[in-house]
Amino acid sequence: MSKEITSRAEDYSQWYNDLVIKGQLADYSAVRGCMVIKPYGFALWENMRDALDKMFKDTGHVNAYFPLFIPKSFLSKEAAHVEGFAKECAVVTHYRLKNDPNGGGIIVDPDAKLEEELIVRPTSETIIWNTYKDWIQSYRDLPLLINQWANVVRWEMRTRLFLRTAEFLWQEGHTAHATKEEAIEETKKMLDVYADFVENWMALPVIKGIKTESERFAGAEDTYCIEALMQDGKALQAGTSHFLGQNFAKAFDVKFSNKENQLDYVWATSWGVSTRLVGALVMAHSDDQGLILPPRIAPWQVVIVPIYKGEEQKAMIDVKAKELIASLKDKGIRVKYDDNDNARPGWKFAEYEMKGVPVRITLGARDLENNLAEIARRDTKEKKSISMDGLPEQISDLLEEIQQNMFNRAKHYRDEHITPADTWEQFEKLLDEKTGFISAHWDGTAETEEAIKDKTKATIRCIPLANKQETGKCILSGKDSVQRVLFARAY
RNA sequence: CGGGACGUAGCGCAGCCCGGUAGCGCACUUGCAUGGGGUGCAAGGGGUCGCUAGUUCGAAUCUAGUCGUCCCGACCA
Repeated sequence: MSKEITSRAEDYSQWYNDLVIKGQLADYSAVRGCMVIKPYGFALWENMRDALDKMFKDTGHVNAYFPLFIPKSFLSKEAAHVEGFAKECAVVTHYRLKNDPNGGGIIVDPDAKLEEELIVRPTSETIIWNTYKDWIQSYRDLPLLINQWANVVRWEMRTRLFLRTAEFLWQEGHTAHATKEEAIEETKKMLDVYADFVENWMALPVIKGIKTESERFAGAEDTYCIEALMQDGKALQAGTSHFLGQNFAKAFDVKFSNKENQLDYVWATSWGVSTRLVGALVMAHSDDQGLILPPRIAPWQVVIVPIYKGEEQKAMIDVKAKELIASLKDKGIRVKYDDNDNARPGWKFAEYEMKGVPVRITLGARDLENNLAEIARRDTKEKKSISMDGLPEQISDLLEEIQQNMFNRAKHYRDEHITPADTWEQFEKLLDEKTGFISAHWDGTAETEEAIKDKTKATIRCIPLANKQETGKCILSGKDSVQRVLFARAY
């Protein structure tokens, strides 16, 4: 059939692309490196966004919006920051087009050159801190807890749907605090919010940790992260939260008067997750038949497929289906009734499996006679007929069970793929054959980290929070080490 | 930016080597049957073969250039 999916075993990358395209999440666009997020994919993102947005509000944050364009001079105010992003910035140089006098269509008007070029934001620290300077005078103005939902552009060489596109959607939180301790607390709090969201809504277990210097966000003192494991054994950074110290406050001269009326620079954090999470979701849970979406964020939690011969049966099933839909909606369940007569039931079964709808209810004339409905769950592919009495309650429970099962399954896989290595031979063998996270000693130097990356393509994903302190010898250099860190090949 | 592959109907592809005015599957339209795992039969509609130039009586096919996309690397969330 036209909708066949490449199997994971055959070609994992192609499998992923097939799921995104054939599951109707997104499409390639006419613009290199940019994708179109289709309605089904966007509905998924909206559910994720809404859940996160509520969590941000519940922790005292408010939303605002800052400009897409950033004056070039702003970006260069923080040295490490500009160095981190300079290589991948889109630059606006002109503000007008005109008809080509030589008849070549539309051209950029050379007379409309901007005095100062504008950078399309790769992230908004600079424009935001330039603004905060005017908003903050006193400790009474702090903390400032602002988030924005926005698009950003990073001109990537190589792109992949959702995982790495030139333009992507995200949220970026930017907070200002009176003390270092409070800023660090905020950084960790938001990391907890991310972990909570990804684990409880996306059913994807994560490891909370801190990045090494070379993996740290450009301009940060410390970068905290949550790392998830995909089914091919590669790690994926699912979210980051940065303690920015006073770096941006100093670069943009943001000072406040404390209670003792002394001037000091404010302390900052920033944190973000992006549409990349959609990619993580796809790669972590799905199978060779298509997507498997966790109920809490699935656009449709239940699909009802009627099976009938002729208008008479259809009318009877419609009546029963409408009752069922009403009672499911009463329970807050997102349900779709697919009574489209152009597609056969078998086609619909395959289609909704492709799209990862957690539960399918099949309703036929035979079922009606026996007061039954056939329910099929996407995560285990189990099918059974159950009584229509009390069905909404059972569906509600089933959705919760699926959510749990998906998390447990992913966690089991993840836990099975954290393996200690004590020799270099073992380290390389595990990376190639078992994959996943390798827990190994590291001497703490960027040189060794780089050397390991060159040899194996594996990077240090993070130093887990509350990591066990344990003396040992570095896996590569053999020098003294005080703790194990997590290595993996990563997206 | 290096390596590989590909641009022919909405999608997936064949045709190209050996030049003669385009075909298959899916999708679409109409009808009938069918309907509990990607339905069957019949009849239809749709393409300046990525673009530009050249060779030729004649180019999807040969030559040169150009644009674009995907895959694998280096870089990155």
